[in-house]
Amino acid sequence: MTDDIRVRYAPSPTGYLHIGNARTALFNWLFARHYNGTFVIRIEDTDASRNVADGEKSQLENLKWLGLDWDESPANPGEYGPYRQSERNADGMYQPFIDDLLERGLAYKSYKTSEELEAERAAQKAAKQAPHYVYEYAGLSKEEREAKYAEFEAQGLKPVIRFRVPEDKTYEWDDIVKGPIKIGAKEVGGDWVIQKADGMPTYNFAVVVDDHLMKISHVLRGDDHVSNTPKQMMIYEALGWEAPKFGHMALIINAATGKKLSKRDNDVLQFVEQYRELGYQPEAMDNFIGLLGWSPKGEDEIFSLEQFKQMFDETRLTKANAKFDQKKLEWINNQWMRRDKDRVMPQLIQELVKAGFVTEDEAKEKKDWLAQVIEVAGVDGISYTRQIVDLVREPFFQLGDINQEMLDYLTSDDGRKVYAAWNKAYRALPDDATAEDYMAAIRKIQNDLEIKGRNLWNPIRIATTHQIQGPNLPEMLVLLNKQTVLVTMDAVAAKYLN
RNA sequence: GGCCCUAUGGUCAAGUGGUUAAGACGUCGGCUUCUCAGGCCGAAAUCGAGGGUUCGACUCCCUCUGGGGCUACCA
Repeated sequence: MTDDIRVRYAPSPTGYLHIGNARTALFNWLFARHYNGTFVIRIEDTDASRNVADGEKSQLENLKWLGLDWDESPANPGEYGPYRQSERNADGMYQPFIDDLLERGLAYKSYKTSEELEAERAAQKAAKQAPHYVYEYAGLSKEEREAKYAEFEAQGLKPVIRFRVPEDKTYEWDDIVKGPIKIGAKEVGGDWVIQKADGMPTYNFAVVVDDHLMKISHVLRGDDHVSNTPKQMMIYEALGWEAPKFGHMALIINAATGKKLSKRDNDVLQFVEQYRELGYQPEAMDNFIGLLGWSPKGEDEIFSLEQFKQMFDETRLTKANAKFDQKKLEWINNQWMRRDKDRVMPQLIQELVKAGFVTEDEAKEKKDWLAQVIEVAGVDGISYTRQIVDLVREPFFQLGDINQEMLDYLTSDDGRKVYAAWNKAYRALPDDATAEDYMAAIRKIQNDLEIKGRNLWNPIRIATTHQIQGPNLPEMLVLLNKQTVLVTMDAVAAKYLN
């Protein structure tokens, strides 16, 4: 393939960037970049009632966050602007084609009300027929039809423009991912609307005009568009244009519902923004999304955007739907966090500021100590940065309660002996004792008292941290302030060991 | 209901007539001088079912079944 490849990502600004949208954007981007093509962003905002104020801005911001860039968009138009359909319509870019189809009798004005339409469909359903639009001017001459138009207009009715579907035809294409697909024109449900009563073109019409005018060469989109493809091909044919190559990617399925991931599903985090807030890394999102419905040749699983770009091969897109596996996303993010600790550490510290454990100033002053706390607490086990908060809370910023199980360890005969020995040993150690020093002290108690295992460790752990489990104790002790720990120990003794 | 797509383990998947049916997530078990985490090692699939074709089918064909999508003056 050569450099006249032009692909596009064409979102509706009806909400934030969804995992499914992000995947469509990612694969189009990969397609463009792999083949040195052009990546275009076009905003499909023909349904004013569904547009969300910050939708467009948020989508683009999140795309950027994912590391995707583009060559043409509303903000940096190429030579085929404008890049918003509402603006293209205002500029009258669709009307000439609609007039042309009207003129040639390939489209017509329809004045049926939505009530009539609904009744018609209901009747067809009741009769076990597929809902199907019935042409209302059958057998009428052009003049007779025009007379009808005038009649409806006189009643104050506003028309939609419907495309006259050539029902005897069959549309077929060689799908980039699915192979040959063939659909009869009579399956599209009859003459469909290309221009709404408010003058806006419908999606299936606008997309054809825009893709053609913008010289789009390949259209990679979701499976759910397969049934739109014959409609769009009819328009290409009627206007005498060559259609782009289509590729329909399998959908992402919500594992809980078994249905295609939808914005309304509340049981799964599915907006890129949400992951971003929890501290997922953009590389991890790309990595996960890039492996959802596509697979590389080898056995590796961790890839950067750059690697995906090099390896990209549209013939390796999978045909079957894929369930969204949050656990795998978490694992991938963990891998990316570990891969670039230096970059993630400031993010982790920020989480502690947000949690109110330290102020911004303290975060700066105690940067190294915080980094050690985070490391010792077990940063290697978390899935996203937000999780560090719960990991370090106790005992570094807050002590928990001592429960009955802990009390049992502490107040047993062994527990009392261990506490007494530890109390003495700990006080004797210098303030800058190392983990090895603490370990040696504990080992000495083990030998002296001949107590080992939980009965040895738990009383010490509980007396110093109020925890019965947690990270490596000697390493924690190094990071805890000795005076504070002494206060903790004295309080425990006073309350439980008298 | 109609049309279209699809089918390898709980999940993502490699595999294009002859393989010990990759790998990853998750799960389970073992080891890692206290626990948790992490790390290391290991375990688990008669390739949806039934018919063909073939010396031989996960791989090709048919039927069935399951799953998904679409069926708007939404995109």
